[in-house]
Parts: sequence; structure tokens; C-alpha cells
Amino acid sequence: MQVAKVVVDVPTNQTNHSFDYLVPPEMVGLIKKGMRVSVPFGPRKVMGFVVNLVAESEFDKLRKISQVMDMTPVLTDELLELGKWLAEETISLYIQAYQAMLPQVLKAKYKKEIEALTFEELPKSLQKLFDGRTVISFDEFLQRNGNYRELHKEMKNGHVQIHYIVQSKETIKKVSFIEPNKELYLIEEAIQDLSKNAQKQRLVLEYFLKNNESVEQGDLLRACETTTSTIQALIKKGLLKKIEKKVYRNPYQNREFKRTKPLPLSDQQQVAIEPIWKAIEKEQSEVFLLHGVTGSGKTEVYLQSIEKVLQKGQEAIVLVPEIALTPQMVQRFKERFGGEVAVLHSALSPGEKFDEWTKIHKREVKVVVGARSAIFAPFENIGIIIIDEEHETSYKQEEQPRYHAREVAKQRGIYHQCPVVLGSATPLLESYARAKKNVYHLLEMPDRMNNQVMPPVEIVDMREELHAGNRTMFSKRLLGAIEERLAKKEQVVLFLNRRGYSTFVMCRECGDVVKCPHCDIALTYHKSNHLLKCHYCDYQIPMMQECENCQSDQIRYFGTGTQKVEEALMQVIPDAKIVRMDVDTTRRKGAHERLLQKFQSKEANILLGTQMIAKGLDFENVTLVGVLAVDAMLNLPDFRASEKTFQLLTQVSGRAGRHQLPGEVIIQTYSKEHYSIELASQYNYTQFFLQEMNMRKNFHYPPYYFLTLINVSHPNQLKVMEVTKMISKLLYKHLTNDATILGPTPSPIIRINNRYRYQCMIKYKNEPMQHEIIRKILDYYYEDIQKNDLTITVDFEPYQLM
DNA sequence: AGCACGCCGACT
DNA sequence: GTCGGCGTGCTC
Repeated sequence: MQVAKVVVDVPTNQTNHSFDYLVPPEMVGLIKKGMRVSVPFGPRKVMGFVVNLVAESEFDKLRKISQVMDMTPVLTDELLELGKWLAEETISLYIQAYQAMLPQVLKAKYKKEIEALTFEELPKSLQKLFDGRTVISFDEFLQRNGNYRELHKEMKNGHVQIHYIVQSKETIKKVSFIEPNKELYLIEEAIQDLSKNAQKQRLVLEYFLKNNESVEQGDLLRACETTTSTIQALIKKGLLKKIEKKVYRNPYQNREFKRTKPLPLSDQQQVAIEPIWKAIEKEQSEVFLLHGVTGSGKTEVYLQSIEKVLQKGQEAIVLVPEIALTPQMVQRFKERFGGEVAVLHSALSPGEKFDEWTKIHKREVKVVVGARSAIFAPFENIGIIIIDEEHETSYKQEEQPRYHAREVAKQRGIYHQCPVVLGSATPLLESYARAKKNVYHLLEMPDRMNNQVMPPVEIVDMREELHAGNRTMFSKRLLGAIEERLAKKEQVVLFLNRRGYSTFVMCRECGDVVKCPHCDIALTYHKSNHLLKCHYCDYQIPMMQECENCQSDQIRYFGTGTQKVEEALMQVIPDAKIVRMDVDTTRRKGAHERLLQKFQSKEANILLGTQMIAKGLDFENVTLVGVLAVDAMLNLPDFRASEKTFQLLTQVSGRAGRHQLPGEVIIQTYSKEHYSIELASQYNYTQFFLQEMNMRKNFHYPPYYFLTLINVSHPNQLKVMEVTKMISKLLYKHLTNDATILGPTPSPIIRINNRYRYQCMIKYKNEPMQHEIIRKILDYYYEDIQKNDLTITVDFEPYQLM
């Protein structure tokens, strides 16, 4: 007897364990650990992962596995183990962890069908629904207002049967190819026989005389300037034939990558790379922190480390932050390793992601470059894991399972006995502190390549501008500098920090701010469609003409959106050709690359954008970077506000003067004295680190303490307060005396989507029982969560405190 | 989750 | 007595 232990796709606490199923004899040998199967579960069928195969079970009434959904396991033994660890570490469900490791399309799709076993004996209404068919979908039954009770009765009578169908969503893209179906001389003869009217058919056949091979239908149509009907006619005559070939969707189809060779390493690169090479050769699990300033050549270190790994016949995972950085970064990897690279990032369609994943799964590639989830690439012989810009918050998943890719990387590094390289110009304080304590191996690259200096940074005090009578959002200094660059045909990057700062609408008469009725947040004005939108729920209303509070017509929008900056800029600088990049202009697929291309080709001379332009962009003609308002970020209710500001300013500054032309950076601010602005302008990470560490020590924040954030939400404010208070009490009672429990406190945004939100935070150094205690608390509220619309989320080492 | 079962009030 | 509502509990 063979028994499969299966984790089923039923995401609840009660089913968060494996279920035993009998492997039917015909499937023995076919079913392996890590495959998806469909199994009977109660009255229906669900998808599940086979997590183990054993010889017997303690249950006696085992049911059989219905179907195997994969030819080869989608999860390796290592990933099965890793998923278990991940779920336990983040207090998530096993099924959630496993699904997080796989592309979306491998999630199951469920369908129900009703089969009529007899017609005559069915009631009239059902006969009508079936309308002569033997099978209809359950969806159709519901849509056409089928009577559920009646159906139920007929089911009991054995007149109808319900089938539960479990399907995988993955599809394989096929492309039609056309090729000759006869010998060439016969084709030639056929051309002679064609009627005079058949011009296009002649053209197509002549094409094959010249190129006697299979050709993609689309290409053929383009080459002969014709349509499918011509091809169809020729296929009918038996002269051509159509073949469907499986192909990978190729997101980089229209791009050519010139292969590059390893560049000679500078002295500091050489010093940094030696220990990494050594760890690769010796197969040592070791974490490196590569602290290299912008332009110090970190990427070349990555590339040549990977080179070593490939020579050993091993594989490499490279994580990069979300989209902003990928086009240029991906290019460098493709140029070096060509077809050995798979790319996984959020801008790909689900089908494209699946195809890239398939290449990894089938071992057709050796290198993955991707966003957070690429850390789960199903390689089996990893030689190195690299996390670029390791301080980036996008490495933390903000939904279940709330994992940090860095921690997963370390875990896989131990399993594969390979180095993990964390790279950054502004490492996360936690990481740098660990490196200083020799938990990580610190590698420093303080100099830029070719002895370039970092561009000088000038801080402009906007309060002084205001006093001098300048009410616009551009200081005289910045405006002058922009004009100067444009005159020299150089380019400018303008950065607007919008986080926590958007265009809200206020009445000048009574000071009333228009807020969302469901969330505790001001609505944002969107000029393009004249709407006020809530960024936390989908509420939107047209912009009003008069104040709803006092009926005054003095209602105006405030704040600085990119749209507004763009307009203001066009007014003062008529020559400006602006590319605006923000969530609005980059929403469409491929828009991101298109806009950057426009700037690259110098069609535009100013790139204006939000967060997303701060990272990784490298344009040789950019000599000025302007930061319009950095203050909003500094004032966020987040203990990392200073650190984030420092990171951002450093990154933005790195966009200027990366090549021959010297660069310059201008930062506009209302808080000129703030140490993170001042030290960023001096590129003094070390000093910033010391000063910030001091702050963290005083206020008991990471890296001196660990944090756990518990969020509670419910439509009733009293209920939320009461639950959060109780949780705080329980934590206080059961955690050690070294732990501090803050709260209950209202979340920075107290209401979202009509739900009130409270939180409590644990600050601790060492709480071995923490997971268990929290798990018990969650169990205690299990009923409330199930029935009464209560939600409690637990975030270990949170990045998002909202 | 999703479904059956079972208990209770309302009604042919 | 039966229909239909919802609360409860189980799924190898």
C-alpha cells in the first residue's frame, strides 16, 4: 500500500495539516513528492500538494487520489521543507506558503458540472435547463436561476450527478507555423497551374521556393502582405501545411542582446570578490554584505561571481527590487549570460511568468533574475544567491505569508551550502550592524569606478525662498540650473517624493478637507478625469464645484502631484520636454520601458517622476538631479523615516553624472538641518549609521530590538479596542519581562474600508516562546475571526507600520 | 472554504 | 406534518 500525505487547497486553520490518501495502483510510480494532485475532500474535489509518500496510514477509511496534475514535481524536496519552515516562521498556512512559491497559474481552478442521468424522470424545469444536453455547468445552472432544492432532490433520487472538476490554469502558448507540404518541384508546378487571379497565392508559394522551411504564420503574412485566407486556400489544395508549435512567451522578443565579456576588475572589486569566490569554491554557506557606493561596480562583482558558479555547473539566483531597476539590470545579465537567464518580475503577464518559471523547472536556464518571489526558483544546485539593493522594502511580502526574501535566501544558502551576497550603497541598519558584529562578512567598495567623484549636492532651504517671496515649488537655484542644462542640451531628472503627500482638496473658506466616507484619509484629486479618489478603497466621486460644508466656491486642491509639477514646469520653462513617470502613466503594460526609451533617445529633456525613478536608472546625459520636496517622508510615523530619507536621497543623487559629464544634485527642503538630509548630501553613510544607531538604541528599535506588529481590525471600533487591549494583556502576561508591549494604539490610518484598525507592537530581544504565545492568542480568537468579521494579522519584523 | 446535517419556526 | 432558514461541525 502506498499512502500520500497531501496538503489540501483549503485555506483554514482546521485543515492546516496533511491528509492521507491512497495512491491507486495505476498511479504508483507516477506520483511523486511535490506534485499537485486532485483529491476527494468531503463531498467535493480539491487540489493538494503531495508532501510525502509513506507505506501506511493510521486512518483506515482512506480515499483514493483522483488525479495527478503534474508530470514532474513542481516543488522539490528542499522547497517542501522550506515551505513548511516558511509557514511556521510567519504563522501562515502550509498551503499559502506552497502557493507563494509557485507561479499564479499553477493555482487550481474549480468547476462544477451537473450531469443528467435520465431525462424523462426529471422535473420540467430541469429538463428545460438541460435543453437536450447531458451536462451543464453549475455556473449556468445558477445563472439561469436553477432551483437548488429541486436539484438536490433529484441528486438523491439518482437522476442527476454533480461532478467536481479541478483544473490547473496553466496554458502553453502555441504558435502556428506554415511549411510546404510537397516537394519543391511540385510546388513549382503548382505555381504554373495557379489561376491568373491568384496573385497572392503565387507570392506565398514563391516565398517557399526561396525559403524552403517552416515559418511563423505571422511572419509569412507580413512578408507576403496577405491574410490567412490565402494560406487557408493553399492548405486546402494540400500544398502547404500548418503546424502548431509550443513556444515560450518571450517578453524580450524585440530586444537584441550583444554578448559582453567580463570586464577587468578594479582593485577594490578584486578585493571584494575574492572572499565570495572562495566561498563558492569551498561551498560555504556565508552571508556577505557588499557595501558599495553608487557606481562602484557592484553589478560586475555579481556577474563575475555568477560566472564562477556557472563554471562549477551550479545555478544562481539574483534578486532585484521591483520594476524600476529591471530593464537596464536585466539587460546586463542577458548580455553576459544570454539564453542561460530567466527573468521573473511583476510586469510580466501570468503566462509569461509561467514560461520563465518553466525554463527554470526544466533546467533550461542556470540564472534567474527576478523580484522577491524568484527566491523560490526550483533550482537544485544553487551556487550563489545575490540580493541587490538589499535595503529595498519590496523584498518583504506584505500579505500572507509575510516573509522577507533575505531570510529565505539565508535559509536556502544553508541548505545549498552557498554564499548569499547582499549588495547596497545604503545597507539596512540591521544588515550593517550585523556586518559590524561579524555575523555577515563585510565587503566595502567606497570608491566609484574610474575615480569619478559623487556629484556635489546642494541643499536649498525652501523657507528662505518663501520669505523671499517665491511661492512656486521651484527655487530660483533649481530653476536656473534646469535652464542651464537645457541650454547645454543636457538632461535633467526631477524627483518628487509623493509618499504620504498627495493632492487633497480643501475649502479655503472653512478649511474643510474632503475625506473618504469609508476610510480615515483625505481623497486625492486626479486631474485627468476630474475625480476625487480614495487610495485605500475604490471610492471615487467627481470633483465638486462648491464646498459641501459651507457651500463656498473657494474650494481648491493642494499638495504637489506630478501632474501639477509638470504643468507648473511647462509654464516657467516652455522648452521643457517632459516625460512624466508615476503610477498613472506607467500602469499600462510596457509603458515603463517606453517612457524611459523616450528619455534615453533624448526626445525629452526632463524626466519627472516619483519613487520609481530613484532606482537603478543610468543615463549618460543626465547632469542635474533635482529633488522637489523631501519633507513628507521625513515626517512619516515610522521609525525608519530618517533611514528611508537617507537611502532615497543617496539613490537619487546617484542618477547624476555617472559618465563623462559632471553632475550636480539640488535638494529642496523645509528641514535643512535634519541629519539624514545633511549627511546624505555629504554621502556619509558611516556617520549616518552611527547617529541613527544611537537613535535606535535610545528608542528601543531595531537593530537593538526585534519588532512584531499585531494588527486588529473590525467594523466596530469598541470591539477592535477591546480585542487589541486583551491581546496586549495576554502578551504582557506571557512574554518575558524583557519584552515591551506598546499598545493598543490606533493605526496611523485608523479606518480603511469601514474597518477600524488598532495595533500593538512587541519590542524584544529574545522571546523563544513568542510564536507559540501568538499562535495561542490567534486560536483564542478563532471563532471571532471565523464568524464575526474580525481580522488579526501578525507581522514579524515589519516594514510597513501603517 | 464549502458542504451536509440538524434544529427550529412558519405554513400548505 | 413539510419547507426553508441558519448555526455547527467535518473533511484523510
